[in-house]
Parts: sequence; C-alpha cells; structure tokens
Amino acid sequence: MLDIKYIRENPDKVKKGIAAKNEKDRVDNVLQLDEERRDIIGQVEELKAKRNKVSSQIPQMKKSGEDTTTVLAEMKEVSDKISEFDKKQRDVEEQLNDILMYIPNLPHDSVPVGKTVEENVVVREWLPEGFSFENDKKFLDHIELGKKLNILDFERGAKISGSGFPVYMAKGATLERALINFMLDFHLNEHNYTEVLPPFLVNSESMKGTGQLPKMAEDMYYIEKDDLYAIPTAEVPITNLHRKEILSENELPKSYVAYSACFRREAGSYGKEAKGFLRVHQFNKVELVKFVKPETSYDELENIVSDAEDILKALKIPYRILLLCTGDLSFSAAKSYDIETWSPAENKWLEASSCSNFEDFQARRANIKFRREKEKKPEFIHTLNGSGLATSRLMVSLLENYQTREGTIEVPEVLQKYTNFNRIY
RNA sequence: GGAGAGAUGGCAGAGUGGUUGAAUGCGGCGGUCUUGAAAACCGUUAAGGAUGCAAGUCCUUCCGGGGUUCGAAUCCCUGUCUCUCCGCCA
Repeated sequence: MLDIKYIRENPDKVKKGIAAKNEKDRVDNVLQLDEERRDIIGQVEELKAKRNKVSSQIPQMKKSGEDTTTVLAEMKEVSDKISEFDKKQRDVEEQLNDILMYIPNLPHDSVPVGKTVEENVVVREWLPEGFSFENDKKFLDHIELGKKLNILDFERGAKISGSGFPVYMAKGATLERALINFMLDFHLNEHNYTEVLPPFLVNSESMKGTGQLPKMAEDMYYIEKDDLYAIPTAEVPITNLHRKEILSENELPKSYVAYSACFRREAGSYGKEAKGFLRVHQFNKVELVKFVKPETSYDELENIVSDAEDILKALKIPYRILLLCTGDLSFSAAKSYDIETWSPAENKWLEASSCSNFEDFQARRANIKFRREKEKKPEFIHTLNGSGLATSRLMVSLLENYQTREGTIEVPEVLQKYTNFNRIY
C-alpha cells in the first residue's frame, strides 16, 4: 500500500509509476475520497471534543444539585450526530481503502521502463567451466529423463490430484529432498539466515499483508470452510511473521530462510509452456526473506540475488540475471531481478528465482515497523524476498545439464552427501 | 465435537458506568550518589489520526465488530484467540 500522504502530495509521480506498470489509474478517485474523509474527520472530532467536555462536567453538576435535563437532551442530539458522522467516515474509509489496496507499488528509479519481458535487461551470465551452448549431445528433456529413469511420474500425479501435481519417485524423491536440504544448509551456514518452517495455509489478513489479496485471489487455492489460503510462496507466512510488530533497530536486518511447498492455481495458463515441471500447481521452494532498514534495502537486494546465485555456482548450473522492466514487475515490487537457469533440451532460459525489494509497500499493509535508537517515532521497515531457489525449474536444468550420453544422471558433487548416491540410472 | 474460564500498556497485574490512557510492581531510558558498578532515591516510559512552519491543540484505541447510555476498560450481543476438563484422532 502506498502512503496516502505521498499520493496526496505527489499525484503525478504516482500516476506515472502506475502507468509504467500497466496498472489501472485510480489516483483521482483516491484524492477525492481522501478529501471527503478529512472533511468528515474535522467535523466529527469537533463534536466529540464537545461531548467529552460536557460529559466530564455532568457528575459535578449532579453533585452540586444542578438540573441536568436540558444538557442531557442536548448531548443526546450531539451523540446522534456523532454516530451519523462515524458511519459516514467508516463508509468513506472503506471505499478509500478498497481502492488503495489495488494501487500497485511504484517502480524504483533504477528500473528500466518497458512494456513486456522483451525489455528486461540481462545483467550478467554465469557458465560453469567447460560449458558450451554448442553441443553435439542429444539432450533428453526432463520428462523423458523422468520417465526413463523412473524418478518422475506426471501421469500418476494427474490421477491422484490432477495435472500439474508431479510425483517424485525413488531416487527422484531423494534428489529433490537433497536439493532442499542442501539449499537450506547452505543459506544457514554460508549466508547466516535463520531457518523457519511455516504453516502452508494462511488467513486472508496475511495474504493482504504481502499483497496477494485482493488482486490475485483467482490464482490461489482457497479453503472456504475454514477461510484459509494455500500459500503460493513462503514469502507470505514469513513476511507476516512480524505483522503488527515494532522491531528494534539492533535486530535488523532480519534474514530468514524457509522451505515450503507452494501452491498456485495458474488459472488460464495451458499449452506447451505447461508441460512437465515448467508450470505446476504444487512445487517446492526455499525462500529468502529480509526485514531491513530503508537505507539498506537496495544493497540487501543485491545480497539476496548473490545468495541465490551462490547456490547455482555450487551446483554448477548455467544461469543469467535479468533486471525486470517496469511492465514485468509484480504488483508489490519496486525492483526485481529474475534468475534464469539454462535448459539445454528446451534450448532456453527458465525462471528459477525472482528477487524483489518491496520497500515499505508490504510493511505498510502488514504494519511492520522498527524504532531507531534514540528516535521516538517508529518507521516502516523495508521487506525483500527471493527464491533461493524453486526446485521445479531448477530440477529441469539440473537433470538436463547433468545427463550423460547414456541418458543417466550424474548427481552434482555438493548433493552427493545428501543423496548417498552419485548416479541415477 | 461438548462443558467451563479468560483476553487490560514491553511484561506481570489492579480496575465492574463518570477527570481511568488507565493504580501498583518489574523491565527500559534519563538523572542524583559512586573512582567505577550495584543498591537506594528522583524523574520518565504506547500507537494511530486531524490540524499547524512549529510549539501545541484535539480525536481514537483496555482482543476485533456491533449495541445500550449524556458518558463504557467496566453493561448487552457477536466474532476471534488462549487455557482447563470430557470425547475423538495423527
């Protein structure tokens, strides 16, 4: 959520930012409701001040035997007026809030302006030693590999749940578990994150806090009976860990790493892009979340990206970093980098991570603040997160890049102590 | 699922219709004392909003929402959460 004061004072900047993100501009509507709201507050507070003043005098009047009937009658009228204004105020604030919740975060100045993914900027590329895009090897794709080696079963997943719910079998399941454990341990030991294992179902207030609701309601699994949503990413429960809290300066930055299953309805997407692991309804992800002081958040964004990159370097999987243009930026983000890993069978890059700075957008929605040493007023913190990383897309690149000419899989060296085998055949 | 109890400031814990945003204790912060520390003593210690250059003034908030009343932390209704007992169950 944007600061209403900021919108009031910089309507043109806000409009420009919204336009760059291809979102609907309702700034004028906000400004009008804001004015209405402040007008009502002025009137109702005047009445309340009167009520408080007179109410405190009544006991004294009674004590000294004065007749209070006129005053009581008069105050009754004041009270009725107050309820009237209170109701009006609630209505206006509800309308205002509803619209505010649909206004996206503004892009940071360093974000390139652009409409589509075509305008994202490649920042850097990393290739393992000896890697070449030119290769005479005939690559099987991950689906063929999964079937041949009996480690992935998409058909049975479809039988028990529906399409997009893959089953990991045998060494495939072990490899997946190894990957998760490796990533958790790595961030824990090498990057100093604190591990959290959160609930996978959260309430709607949490979803509003991170910005999934109200806009993304259709993309999430919802359990009506209990009014709970399946998390699309661990970002949601982890960021909401500190909802409605005031943190102290010396505990920042807070860095969390969390494994979770992620659930996405992916409504409206189908076709070639959806095959195998490329688009699934449930996948595993290790997520990085940071709570930081505002002045450090852009440095911390670079840190998160580099923390995620370290995993790929350790796994020796080719990747590149994209700086997203304004049009490709998500609703809550001010600046994002995507990390894409190379898929030799698809012959293209696959998004395996997205790292974002939300500045105070989520903090304002979720009411997460901190207090500086010696300062009185709490300030909103900045939140960031990044996948570090999602296993599904990563698994595609891993299986394909590590396949041998015989169609078996070498287990990456850093995973071997987790798998206790070094080859899948 | 059934029965009961409860939710107050950073924490503990008073408060059952009228200067109670809230006693008291602990903790935190500042000070006196001390070579330093402790103890003791004194002071201070919530968040949000409206208005204003500011100082300030005013409003809201005692789990959330609604109601009664001139006036609600206190009474009524409702929701959520926590605890105890019973049942069921991994």
